Amino acid sequence: MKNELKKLVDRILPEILSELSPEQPIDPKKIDYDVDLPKVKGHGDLSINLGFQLSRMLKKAPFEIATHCLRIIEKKMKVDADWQKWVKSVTVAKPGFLNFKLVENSAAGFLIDMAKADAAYGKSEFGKGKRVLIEFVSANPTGPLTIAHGRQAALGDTLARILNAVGFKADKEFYLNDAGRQIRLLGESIWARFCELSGKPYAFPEEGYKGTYLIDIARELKEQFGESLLSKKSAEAIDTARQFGVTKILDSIKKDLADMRIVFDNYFSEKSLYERKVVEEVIERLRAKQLVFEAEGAVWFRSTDFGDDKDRVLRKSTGENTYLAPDIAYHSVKFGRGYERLVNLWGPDHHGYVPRLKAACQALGYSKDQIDVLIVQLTTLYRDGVPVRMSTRAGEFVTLRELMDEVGVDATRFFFLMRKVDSHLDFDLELAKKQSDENPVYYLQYAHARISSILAYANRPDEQVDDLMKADLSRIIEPEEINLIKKMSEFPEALVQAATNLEPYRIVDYLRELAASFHKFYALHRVVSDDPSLTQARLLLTHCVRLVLRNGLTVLGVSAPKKM
RNA sequence: GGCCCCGUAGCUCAGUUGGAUAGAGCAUCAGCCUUCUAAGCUGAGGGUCGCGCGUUCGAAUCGCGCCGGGGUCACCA
Repeated sequence: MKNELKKLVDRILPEILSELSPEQPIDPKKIDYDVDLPKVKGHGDLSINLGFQLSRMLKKAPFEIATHCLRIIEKKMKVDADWQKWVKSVTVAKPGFLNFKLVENSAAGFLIDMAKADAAYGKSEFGKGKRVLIEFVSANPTGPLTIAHGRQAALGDTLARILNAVGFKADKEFYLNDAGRQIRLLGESIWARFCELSGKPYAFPEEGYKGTYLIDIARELKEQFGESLLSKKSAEAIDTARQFGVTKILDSIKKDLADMRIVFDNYFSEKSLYERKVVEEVIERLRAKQLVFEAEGAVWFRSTDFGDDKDRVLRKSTGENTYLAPDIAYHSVKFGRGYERLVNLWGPDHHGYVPRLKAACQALGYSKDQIDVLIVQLTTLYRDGVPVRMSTRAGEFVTLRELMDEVGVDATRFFFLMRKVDSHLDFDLELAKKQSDENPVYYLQYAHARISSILAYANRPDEQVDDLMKADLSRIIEPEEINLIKKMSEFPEALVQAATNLEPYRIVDYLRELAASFHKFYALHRVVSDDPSLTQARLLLTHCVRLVLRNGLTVLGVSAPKKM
């Protein structure tokens, strides 16, 4: 709808410009004006801010310019069929807006396009097939996923769905920290539990993992390998315990994710970076560029060359790598695999790490614009208005699994997506569970179920819409109906906005508005009536609303129930 | 102390990238079901957009300076 008006205005823009500034020609391409929905009711259907945009250039008051534009437009409207088809009247308002009232059912034609496109409605080629890699969760496989991982998981997965919907080729990747100290500790912890179960004395590692889930894993380990492990050398036994543990824990992580409707395209092993000597290679590449130096017995990366506030250690004086070294290698591999753009979702504790990584990517010859790091802020769970303490101590609410079990997958995903990524999220457990009007998830799902109920009442098989296409669109004239069509026509743009800003919550907001428009329509008008042609037109309308709701919910990974 | 995020209605948050009279939901109060789902709709009250200065025709939005809350500043991962 906005696009249609923009096209019409663009067509007469040169004329406007030459008339306003006859001696100094202005390039129409340089004029950047917006078509918007007026904020104030009674100002028509759409408005443009052309007057303001031109006022600076022409050094004239916005109102004066807008009035001038109006005269030209009115002249055009008398002779141009396209203008007549869309625009009913134009007015100039106070500071300098041009407000357009559209022909009542000019928009109804969109319904046909939507119904035809069906599940594809909303999709676009905006991303031009550009390959994007979204890396998220990336938890150490040392324990169950937490609430924090859950928010990242919901966001990362939904971002991938959004990007793919608008024509990017986005893949989801889980970086598996299966090397290093934490994993070693995991092996030792399991081994300690194993010894405990077997009555063999073994000191529990100081910073080991004390979670009770490791006792279960140790028990399984014992069932599978038996006491024979005890006779092996302890390094070998710990190695077995470690491998066994990682596999078990990773399986349960994958299970949690699958239950949350998330399947990763790839799990990338940190260990493989060492096995394939990529870490060495990358350090050498940086060294060749004079960006690596030795000091105090350690190997450093000169990240200050790229705006970091200090240089960073790649290899400690002990000979061990820091986390940064394999991370640079990993990102080099990501680019090497053909991704033009990388999106990482990290926790707030990593934000200081961003300049380091961007510096590294620039050092390797990539632009810092090719990598986006989204810092996913913390989530606080509330029960009865009181924050739920989250610590690893027994009995306290920590895992994603527990959350999903308590409130369900739909509410879990929805609540995680509801807020902007970089703001703290208050997750009200009672609210998420409530099957009532207070719960925002149900507001959307209810609209979908309501429409399904109407279509069922009208005896309509879901797939069959051919006869609806023949509906008499001139019957659609009510403001609530026009409003619905207007909203629906914005869906493709909402997806593009969400994709370019990497902000899934925009889709949540969009769908809430659409559902609200529908509920308002429903309260005032009947769909199925004894007027066959009106009924048919409104069935087409509601069919389309359901389709957009469903497409939107699909992008969020939330189910669209036909009955509630 | 440096850097990052936040500060908008009693609470939780939007504010379409600088536009018109700052909006939703919850909570409070008052209404609406003999007809397609009341998990819904309509209305009322509720605001110094943390404070100040600046840029602009125009600022919740941009800049600078304060105030307040949270996070982070390792040869940890």
